[in-house]
Amino acid sequence: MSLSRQLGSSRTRDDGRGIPDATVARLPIYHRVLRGLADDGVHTVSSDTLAQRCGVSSAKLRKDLSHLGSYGTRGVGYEVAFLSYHISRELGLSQPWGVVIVGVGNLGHALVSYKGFASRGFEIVGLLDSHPDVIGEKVCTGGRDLVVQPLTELENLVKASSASIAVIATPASAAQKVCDRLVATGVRSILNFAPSVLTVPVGVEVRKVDLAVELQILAFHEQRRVDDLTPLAQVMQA
Amino acid sequence: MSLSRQLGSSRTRDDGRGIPDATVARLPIYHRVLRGLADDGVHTVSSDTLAQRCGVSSAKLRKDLSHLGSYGTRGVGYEVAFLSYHISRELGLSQPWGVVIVGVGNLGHALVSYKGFASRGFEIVGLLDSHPDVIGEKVCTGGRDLVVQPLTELENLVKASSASIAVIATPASAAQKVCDRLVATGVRSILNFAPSVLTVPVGVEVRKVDLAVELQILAFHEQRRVDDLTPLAQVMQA
DNA sequence: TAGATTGTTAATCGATTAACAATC
DNA sequence: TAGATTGTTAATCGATTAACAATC
Repeated sequence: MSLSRQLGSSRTRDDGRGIPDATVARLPIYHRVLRGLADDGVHTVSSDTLAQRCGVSSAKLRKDLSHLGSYGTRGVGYEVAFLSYHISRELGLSQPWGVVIVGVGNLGHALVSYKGFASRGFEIVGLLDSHPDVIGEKVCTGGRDLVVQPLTELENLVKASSASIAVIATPASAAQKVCDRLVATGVRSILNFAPSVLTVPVGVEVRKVDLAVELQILAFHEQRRVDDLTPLAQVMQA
Repeated sequence: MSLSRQLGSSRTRDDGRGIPDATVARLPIYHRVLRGLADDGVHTVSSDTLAQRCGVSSAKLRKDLSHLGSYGTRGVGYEVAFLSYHISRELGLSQPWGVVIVGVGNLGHALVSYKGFASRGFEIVGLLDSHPDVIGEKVCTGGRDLVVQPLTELENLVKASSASIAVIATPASAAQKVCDRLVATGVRSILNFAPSVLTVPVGVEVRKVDLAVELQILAFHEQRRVDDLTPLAQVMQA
């Protein structure tokens, strides 16, 4: 570590090895808030102010940013546009990524209509479903219109569009099979909305969004609160 | 710790203080998989098998479960129904929780149609929106039908239904204001789908689901992979 | 008893935090 | 120079992991 820092500092980036996962997970937040500041005409921001807007401590923010390089000015703060650019570069947002959505039910429709795709360099390049009622439907996305293709076209579509990210929004029963086909076709980044545990080979990155899990975590804390507010039962027991 | 374990072991639960956050976040997965096993008629399962189905290591699983108590049998494994019950009890799923959804756009509709609510003891007790086109719309949920109420009814509806969990599915611009009103009305568990950083008083639990963040994390790893596959540039540089 | 599997221990790893030296 | 704020250090905390004693 101290070694790799001594030689070849041609790159300001980290210490050659990775940026911590926890940091990567927060970079998109920093980026979004910085964009908001830029829109408001703010040119410079301190770690204190930025951290507050992002809902983290300033120590954490500075530590996170230190992994990317040294993009601030002591005594002054960070130049909004400059920092924003470097974060987006680090996240890989300076190049466009093609996204395929598999499963165009209620959730799939909601995803298609989501404005946040295009503004961050993501482009929906394909929609797939197996249900006859949905196949052929013309759906209006950020850019151009797309027609929902039959699921049998998965391989062709992924290859033709050279999509690199896939979103699985199918029922749980179909998720693993869809996942296998995506992986076989070369997709290595998958966002899974189906409530299933996907099995993938090493090297494939799966992220999962699970409404039921989130609600259950909230329920746990809610119950904890109720328990804490009713020490009566415990007192009476003793 | 060793002290609290010595006295009063009337409760098998943990050491009196909390279950680790990381563990709580995995309990819903264990629970879902256990339910699946029960449906398949499986009565007993080992930590090895269960862990594999949940996509975690068996060491992690056993450690997690050890925080709830000692519900397995050495040399045998876990009784599916028994363990499932204890997890659901721990998560607070043995009692029903009322959920209010604020914002009934594409995403809101997708949430309403989500089957996973009722099956886990969550009941949608109210829908709110500020858009005239949506207000008054009759929406079919798991149980009975609901009519979308105007946003002005937020306080009345939350109180009348005694909802304890709120889902914010509004645009970012409205999220903080909605959140403030929810908190003022007594809601302390919020699931936020809006891409904003919500500010809440201590004691209020906010969980955030952010599509853009998930995609950007995937993009980061995707780019990393591309970089790693092109060491050409680095070789040529040297 | 022999084989299997849990629950727990102790070591390791990664993330957070507070404090401060460096420096604008 | 004086005030402000970064980038880094070192301590702390929490989570993961492997190994194994306890025990069915």
